[in-house]
Amino acid sequence: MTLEKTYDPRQVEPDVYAAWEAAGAFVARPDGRPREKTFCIVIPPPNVTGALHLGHALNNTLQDVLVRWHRMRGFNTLWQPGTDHAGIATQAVVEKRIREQEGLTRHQLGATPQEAREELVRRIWKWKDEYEKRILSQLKLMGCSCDWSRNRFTFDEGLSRAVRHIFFMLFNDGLIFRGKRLVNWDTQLQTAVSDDEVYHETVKGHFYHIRYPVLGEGTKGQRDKGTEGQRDGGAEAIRNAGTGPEYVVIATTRPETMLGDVAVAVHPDPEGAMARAEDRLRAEMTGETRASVRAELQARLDAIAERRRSHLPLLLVLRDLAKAGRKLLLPLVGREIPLICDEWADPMLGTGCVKITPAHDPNDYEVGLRHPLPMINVMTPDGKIARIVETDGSVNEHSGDYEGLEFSTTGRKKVVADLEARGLVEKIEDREIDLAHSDRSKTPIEPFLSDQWFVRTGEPKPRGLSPRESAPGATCSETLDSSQGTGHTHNQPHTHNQPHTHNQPHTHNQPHTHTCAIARAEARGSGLAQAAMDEVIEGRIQVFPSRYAKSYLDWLGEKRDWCISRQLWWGHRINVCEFSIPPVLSGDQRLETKEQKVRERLIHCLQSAMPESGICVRKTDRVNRQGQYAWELCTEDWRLHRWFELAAQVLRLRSRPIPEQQSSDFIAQLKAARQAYEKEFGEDSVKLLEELHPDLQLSEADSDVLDTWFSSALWPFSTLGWPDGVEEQEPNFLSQYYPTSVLCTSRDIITNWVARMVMFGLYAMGRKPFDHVYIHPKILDGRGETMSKSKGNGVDPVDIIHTHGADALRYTMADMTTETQDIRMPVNYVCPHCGRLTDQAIAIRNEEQNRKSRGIKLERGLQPSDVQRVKCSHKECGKAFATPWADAETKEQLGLGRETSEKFDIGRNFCNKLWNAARFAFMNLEGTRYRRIEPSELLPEDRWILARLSQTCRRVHELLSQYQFSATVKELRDFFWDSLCDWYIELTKGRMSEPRGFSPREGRLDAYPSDTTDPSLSPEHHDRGTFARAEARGSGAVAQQVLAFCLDQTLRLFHPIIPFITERLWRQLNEIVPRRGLPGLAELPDPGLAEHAGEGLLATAAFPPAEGYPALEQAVGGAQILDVFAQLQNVVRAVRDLRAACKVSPKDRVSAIVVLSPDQVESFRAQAHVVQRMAGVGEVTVVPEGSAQASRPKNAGSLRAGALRVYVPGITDDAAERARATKELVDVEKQIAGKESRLRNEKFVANADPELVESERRRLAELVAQREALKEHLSELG
RNA sequence: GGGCGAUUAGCUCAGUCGGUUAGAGCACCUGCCUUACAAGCAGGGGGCCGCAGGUUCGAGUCCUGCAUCGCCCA
Repeated sequence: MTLEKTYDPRQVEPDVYAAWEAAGAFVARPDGRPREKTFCIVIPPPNVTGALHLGHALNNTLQDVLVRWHRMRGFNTLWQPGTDHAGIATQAVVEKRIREQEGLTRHQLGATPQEAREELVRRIWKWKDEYEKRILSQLKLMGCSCDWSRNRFTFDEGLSRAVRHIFFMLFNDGLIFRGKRLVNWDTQLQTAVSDDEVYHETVKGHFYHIRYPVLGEGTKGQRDKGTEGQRDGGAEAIRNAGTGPEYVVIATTRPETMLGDVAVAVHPDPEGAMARAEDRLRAEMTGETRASVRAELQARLDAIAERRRSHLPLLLVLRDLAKAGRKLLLPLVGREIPLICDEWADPMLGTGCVKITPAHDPNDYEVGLRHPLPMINVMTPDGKIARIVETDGSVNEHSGDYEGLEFSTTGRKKVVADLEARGLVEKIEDREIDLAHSDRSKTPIEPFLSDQWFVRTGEPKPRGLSPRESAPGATCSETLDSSQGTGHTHNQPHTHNQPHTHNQPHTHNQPHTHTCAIARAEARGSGLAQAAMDEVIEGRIQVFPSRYAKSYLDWLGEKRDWCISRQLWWGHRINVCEFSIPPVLSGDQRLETKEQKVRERLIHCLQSAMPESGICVRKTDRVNRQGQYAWELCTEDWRLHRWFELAAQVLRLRSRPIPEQQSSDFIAQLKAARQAYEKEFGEDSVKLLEELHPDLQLSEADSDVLDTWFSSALWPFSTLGWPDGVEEQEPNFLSQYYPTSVLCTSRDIITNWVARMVMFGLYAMGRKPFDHVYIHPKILDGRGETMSKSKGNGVDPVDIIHTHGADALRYTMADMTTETQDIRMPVNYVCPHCGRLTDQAIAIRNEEQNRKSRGIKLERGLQPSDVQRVKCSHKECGKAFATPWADAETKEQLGLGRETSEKFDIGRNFCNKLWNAARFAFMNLEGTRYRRIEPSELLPEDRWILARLSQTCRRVHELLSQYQFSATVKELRDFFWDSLCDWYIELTKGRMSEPRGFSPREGRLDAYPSDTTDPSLSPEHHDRGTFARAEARGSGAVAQQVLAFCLDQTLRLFHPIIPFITERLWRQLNEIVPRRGLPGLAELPDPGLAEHAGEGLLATAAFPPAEGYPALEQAVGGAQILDVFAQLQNVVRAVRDLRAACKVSPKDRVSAIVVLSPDQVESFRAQAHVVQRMAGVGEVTVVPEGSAQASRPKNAGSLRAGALRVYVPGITDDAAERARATKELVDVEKQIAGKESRLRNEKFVANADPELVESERRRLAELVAQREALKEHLSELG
């Protein structure tokens, strides 16, 4: 089997991957191996929105390097794969496609809302199947060694069960609550989106100055609703205002939100605020020397002074009015609102007064909480003006004028027009506005007050609710938060833990034990967030690079409650329903008792229907029209909503008036409802249902789903089988692999994901989810922008695999992964006409200029996806072609220019080098023996390469342990390319081919038994001044054995980075040299003996040891041989330099005279063949200094390498030699000057490390000698 | 506004404890189809280490300020 001259990954990769899979090389099995010998990574699940790009390629390459490395080290290794359902992102993509292709909204997908929802979800599943397949295939093409038999999806049944289970636990522990919050609302998708799904853009807008009339004293509570006078500003009110201002002018960029205003704020101490601002500026001024900065500071001071004159008097008056409790009349809606003092009103901005709209602005929301103010929502979920409900529950009668108008467009127009008509608009200025947009729908975000679910992270769970203490069976906790409204204030709920009296079977006893972490946090009076912080602070979780720990801690330190609800259809449905206790009981003396009785019956009935499930019930602070409190009911059973639906039907029928109940129609209906119920929930349960109070109101409270991060926060244990897996006999997947070893991810999800995994890991498992967090760089395009699908600058790794191969992709990725930098990856288009590359960044810049010159205005720069056609940048070609973002027609017409990057040439070139080095080795290794080699048989180059190898093994372990991927690659490359190829293999060529023209395949070894011990054959025996024949008998065999060993080790060391090519070459090496190693010095397991499953595969072979080969190193003279060889290399380089400078043809042999101290003469003779072979020298004469031969012959070039002097006779190009030597002299003199000045410095001599001073002196002496020699040489050259 | 990071050769980036003449790959120049590899080999040119101060015998490295760029959080 011969190898092709050029490595072709496409011929190799599919077979190799198939072999790994066939051997089950990646399959993990718990075997009880201890933690120190277990390694597990859970993949950060790629979302199924789209295919992977190079960012994922990097992420997964690095994981695979770690995984393969540990697998080869004999760890029980699991790389757990899977994908993420990515709620909003995936739903948005699928909805968009349906809109584009069918012109339908999601609501139009079915006759009923339920059907529409089911249809959308069905279509998203289809999309998921398609993209999951694509993603998994991408990962396999990259060579990822995941255990595919364990592939999971955050929305599959097992993981959904984990989600319901932890939700129930949290709910039961009082850590989940519902409340009104201001959220980022996407009016198109009609859902809340999280902060990280929002981006900001500056747009042109206006600053509207609006007058709000001041009401007179004593008008409090005398609102005369709806008179024209008040709507117009209240002439009467103004008269009543007496001496004060008639209006307060506020400035706003969003006038339509005024409908929801509940106050106007003025700063409590405007004068003080101004004075403080002045003080700050003056402080900056002192010490500032630059005139331009001083001028700017002065200008700002002047502005404040001006503002003092223009605004301060009025602000002081308003402040006093506010303190006196005066009110304003909100125009258009006629609401009376207070003037309040709050520091949010910046006296330096606008008019100094600010309208407060808590339901539609985050800052105002805070003000609203501080004072506290009512919150009036004036927007519908689809972004229209709502019917306005005042705080007393009445509908505002003027709101009809605006209801149904688009909130920020037509609504704004009408509001402004109406205000203008009433003379209440003072002025309108142009202004740039920072506007938040939804990343998912690209539409502006509206702050929106709505009911949401939260996980409490900042407080300990209520005392007495720990699962440890709760009785088995259903628990029933009443949680009644007496604080008004929002739940934001975190008033500790008054909680009673009342273990339910029914002793029901409960198959899922809480499997988790809340061990140390949560307990510690509780003891400190903190909560989930604090526990997660402590893991990092106290070093139980290590972050690499360590600086990223800060963003983790900073974010968790805010301990914000986590909003987990999303108003979507694609996600884990929140398993909570609501009911209220029948009104017949209200007012009853024994209300409490009866409430409890109804509740108990309900729970009993539910438990009969869902015997496998825990049930938790609690009272909320929400009251319905009849004055009943709503109760929330949470189970682990996914059929909860269905139960409510069916049970409610039965109850509804039974609560009908008696005459109706006697009709046959009614009886049939009731029978049908009962049957439907019984079919799903059983006979026993239907009997219990009969006993329920007929007026119990069951409502399906919530159609919300959970935030995707809620399920991905469980990933490290839900994928390992939690919660059911804990009950399996140990060792099981959870016991073997949790906590996992390292999480590899990019820094942008440290907060969203990493922090939440730690919180949930601690909560559910009682232990951290991973030991290490490794944060890798991000891939940026040629313009420094993050790669993303939406920008169109993401490159498909499969494209790179197609052009360069998977190993080239991986090698390059690992090579680029340094500790601190993001990776800049200039992207090119491949011209379909000439095959040359065009830089994407330049093409886009050209297109921008092109559009500008055509008078097209660009608000922002173009993105790659904005560009459909590009011209080849090579003049000879210059033809236009289509980009991957062009439509099909353009692609057809112009030809498609695929994306790639020249960066990957590095990896491709490397693989080709490795391929060819192995090819060369295979041609020379046939018949290699496995025998004990005496150290005396080893030539200097053998010793050197073996010492280098051992050193490399050690360094690779050190570097990989620290996640130093780039340094690892560099270390390995240096060993393989610079040492093994450029020196060792070059040097062995002679030994392999000689002696006497035997071809390697013709049994040379039989002719020259390699186990000879004849001392005359060892190189040391040669004492001739010239060393023309280093290749003694047996030397070739030694070289073979050493080379085979080095190749073996190289392949093992490189395998985690470039698995395909190394696996392929390994197979060949096993055929040609089945037994490798240096007996007694470096033993290797016989590859014929299976080390693992996957017999004979490199993927499961042993990785070279972390400590290298100490015995071998000692035998070859370790550090010393490295020094000796380095000197030798300097001699060779010097001669090569001289040959090149003097234009000596490569074919011409020259001779060399090496002059050195007498004690080194002998040892150098044993190395002289290195100079011969590597510098193209025919004859080397080694002479001691001071001997007759030590003077320079005529026409000889003169060189120095350390303490050695080398003469190369026969250099005839005097001019070239003079130029070369002069340059060398200048260089030497520069160094001498530096050393001399340093050594003249007494402080240096006194303070610096004595060893350093000594080495500087030694080096100076050498340099001076070199200078003298060069001067002499130059003077002789004339 | 707060935090983190970056700025080193034409390009992309290393540079760990402050210590020899600041390195690598790509690109460039010169010479080589040398018994594996031209995707290669040998040699070479190319640096105000962003700017300004400071600490130190000595600063790319430590400190302060500034400028520019990126990211995260508000």
